[in-house]
Amino acid sequence: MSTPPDETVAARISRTLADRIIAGALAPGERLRQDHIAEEFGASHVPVREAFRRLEAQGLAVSIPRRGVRVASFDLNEVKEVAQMRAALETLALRHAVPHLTPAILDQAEQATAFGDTCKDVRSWEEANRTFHRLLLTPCRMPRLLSSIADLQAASARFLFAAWRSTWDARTDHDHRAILAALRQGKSDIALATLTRHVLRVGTPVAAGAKARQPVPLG
Amino acid sequence: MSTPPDETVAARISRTLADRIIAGALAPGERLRQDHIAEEFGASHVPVREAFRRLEAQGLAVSIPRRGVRVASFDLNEVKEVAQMRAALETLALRHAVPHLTPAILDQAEQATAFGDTCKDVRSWEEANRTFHRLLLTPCRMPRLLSSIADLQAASARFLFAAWRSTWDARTDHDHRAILAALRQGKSDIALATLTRHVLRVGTPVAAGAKARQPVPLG
DNA sequence: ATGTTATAAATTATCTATAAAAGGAGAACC
DNA sequence: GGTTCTCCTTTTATAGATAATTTATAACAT
Repeated sequence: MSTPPDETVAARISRTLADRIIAGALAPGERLRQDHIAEEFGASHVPVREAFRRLEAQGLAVSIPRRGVRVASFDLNEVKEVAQMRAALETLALRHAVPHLTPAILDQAEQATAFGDTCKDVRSWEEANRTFHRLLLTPCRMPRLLSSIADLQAASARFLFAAWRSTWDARTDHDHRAILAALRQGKSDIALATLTRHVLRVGTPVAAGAKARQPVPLG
Repeated sequence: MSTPPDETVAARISRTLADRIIAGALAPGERLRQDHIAEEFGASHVPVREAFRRLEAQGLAVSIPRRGVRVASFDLNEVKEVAQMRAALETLALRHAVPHLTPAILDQAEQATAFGDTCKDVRSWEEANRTFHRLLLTPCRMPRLLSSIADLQAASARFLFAAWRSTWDARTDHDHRAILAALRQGKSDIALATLTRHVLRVGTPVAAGAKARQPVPLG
């Protein structure tokens, strides 16, 4: 007997399409044709429609009634908007997580940062980065907040991949280390302020000489 | 020829069910059976399933694969969580809206507050309250932020209706007036701080002697 | 000749109807 | 008393029908 998946096919389609949109395999504005997608997944168009509704709610697709659904496009304004929302919500989450943070968690976060510094491609760097944030924020025990943050992080990752499609230099995360240091010293207000600045650093050009004009990764 | 509605039937079903859940006509934990709902709306179950996905994303329903979908239940922790998220996001929105606020908008907000003070039932008071917040926040021009806030306000309204099902005293919104006064004097930092306190005042008993132990409306 | 409107065809989204798979309830059985 | 089997309910998915929109083509006017 084949293991019956705990996941519905609509959920699988939704997840796969989300990954493609975030990775940039599906370009902004591109049409999502339900029959084609249904055929690709060996399903009919009904679960595909359900997947569309979810992508719509995540802000990854836009649907115009009777005219189909397209991959959501984004401009610099939306990048900034998402960054501001992340800053507001992640500081809230961290504030509530602080009392539940253990040295073990901070060590794991440190490892994630160290691993990220060794990454040669954007994709794996982003994963390490996401792990860092997840480790610090999850202990806040606010499921709805964490779910919203996850959606915003997905949008951030999309922008990140779009900006760094080809070029990528390994970078050291000074912000991450500053946040960890502040938390270890019990200076949570400094950690919160650093996290805010860290997340807001989006779409802004790199400061000094080196590789100016290039967007900075989305913390 | 009947006017073809701009709205899809899935959207209509979703909106109607959301209204019922918020109003408390559908109790927390109650099962949502797609065939029954489909029959009621004179539709088939496919658009009903799409509506479910949207309610799920809004946090108004929870779906367990192969075991159906139920109205989301909530406890005091979630009430507080939503309040904190609202406080974080509404202050962000107001901060960006301030430069675009006009005296005309503030007057409209004042009228909405005055109208709310005359309301005899929770339902219409909540609508006036929502109008107040919408007027002040919409000019921030951050669509994604506003959409998130709208979802959180819906959740807030649900808690409000659940708490004040029967009893309701007309109340005057001192917070609203304080916010408007601060905005008129250009003291936006005071307006922001007041808005935060205002929104956080959720599920907390009324302070002084009068009607203690009763929850306070969700600003 | 160019641009515009009208009409026809094809493509696509949306919904209904129907079939299949899974879960839950209750009776029969060990 | 607990387990298993069967039936019924409900969710899930498929196939087909309907409606709307876009694209293409042709006629007409400028």
